[in-house]
Amino acid sequence: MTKLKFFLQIHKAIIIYGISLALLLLILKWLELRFIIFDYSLEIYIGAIAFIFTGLGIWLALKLSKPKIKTLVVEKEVFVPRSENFILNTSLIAELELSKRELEILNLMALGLSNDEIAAKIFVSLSTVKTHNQNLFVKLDVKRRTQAIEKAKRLNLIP
Amino acid sequence: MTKLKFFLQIHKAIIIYGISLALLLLILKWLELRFIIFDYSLEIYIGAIAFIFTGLGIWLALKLSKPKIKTLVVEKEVFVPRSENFILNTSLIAELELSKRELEILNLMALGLSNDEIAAKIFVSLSTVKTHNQNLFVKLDVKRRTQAIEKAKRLNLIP
DNA sequence: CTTATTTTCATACCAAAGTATCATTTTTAA
DNA sequence: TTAAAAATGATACTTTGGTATGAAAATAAG
Repeated sequence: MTKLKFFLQIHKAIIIYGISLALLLLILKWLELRFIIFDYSLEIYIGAIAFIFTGLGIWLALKLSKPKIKTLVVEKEVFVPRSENFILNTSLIAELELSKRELEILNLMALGLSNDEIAAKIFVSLSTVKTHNQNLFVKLDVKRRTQAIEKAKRLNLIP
Repeated sequence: MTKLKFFLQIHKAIIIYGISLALLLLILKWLELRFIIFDYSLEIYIGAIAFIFTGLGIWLALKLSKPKIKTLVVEKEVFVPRSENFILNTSLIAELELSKRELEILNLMALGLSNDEIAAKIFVSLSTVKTHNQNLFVKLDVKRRTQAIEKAKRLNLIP
């Protein structure tokens, strides 16, 4: 049942075309029998058929042709953050004696987190974060977190 | 000269169709003259013509129909190292309605300057800087200067 | 020339950041 | 295992940052 339905749906155009063709031939036969056909010259008769079937062909082609997919590649500039070509300056980290925790906090700082948020994120107290900050600022020789971020980014200590 | 060439190129399919039609009629006429045609029944004759012109119609339709363009957008990531060749996102600046002064302050912020230092640098009062900051934070939808810096860098509003 | 926008500034207040100092607990490495 | 380094935490205090509100010049746009 469903298979037949599917077949009908797919080949609808072909079926209509077949029926049209049959109908046309029937009409022609009828006309022939009625001798009306002989009132016109063969050329006009052929021309009419040619015209009709050309139309049918065009219609068929338009119905059955699969859409020509034209792939339009749009190059969208995705500004890839530095993380891809970021090379951590490990030697400088060692030189400045930055600890793991300090570096971790530095990264979170650069993401715009407040001291409170950092404390919550790494499960330590606000005091601890502040202490790390102090040490960090001394080691980086800066006075503010914004300076620390700027310097750290510039020196490839953070992405 | 060029106009004729252009016309030919555009209507190539139509011209070929016309010529084909003329040729076919000529062949038919010739066949008719040779009395070969009467060897076959009219139905087969008509059927052949119908078949041929259907084919022509299909061919014509495929040639002339504009391709049903299905635009497939492929996002191609273009790597842009931000630090080296920074391209200011002017459209976004316009979209966010960031003023010159706000952008200027944003840049100084990112360099790690305090509000006092910014005020001194651009010869305005601390209050003014704070007001600019407020508007800036609202426009960027952030709560802190560090967040503003992070977002602005990410969106290429500042280097 | 008038209207809208930008820039400017002030005050008061609260929240967050930073400083200083001290102290305890882990980790790490000699 | 023991000293050094790193991580944690507290308290008290100062400075800076951020919010809210209001308003006056300066500049741009129509």
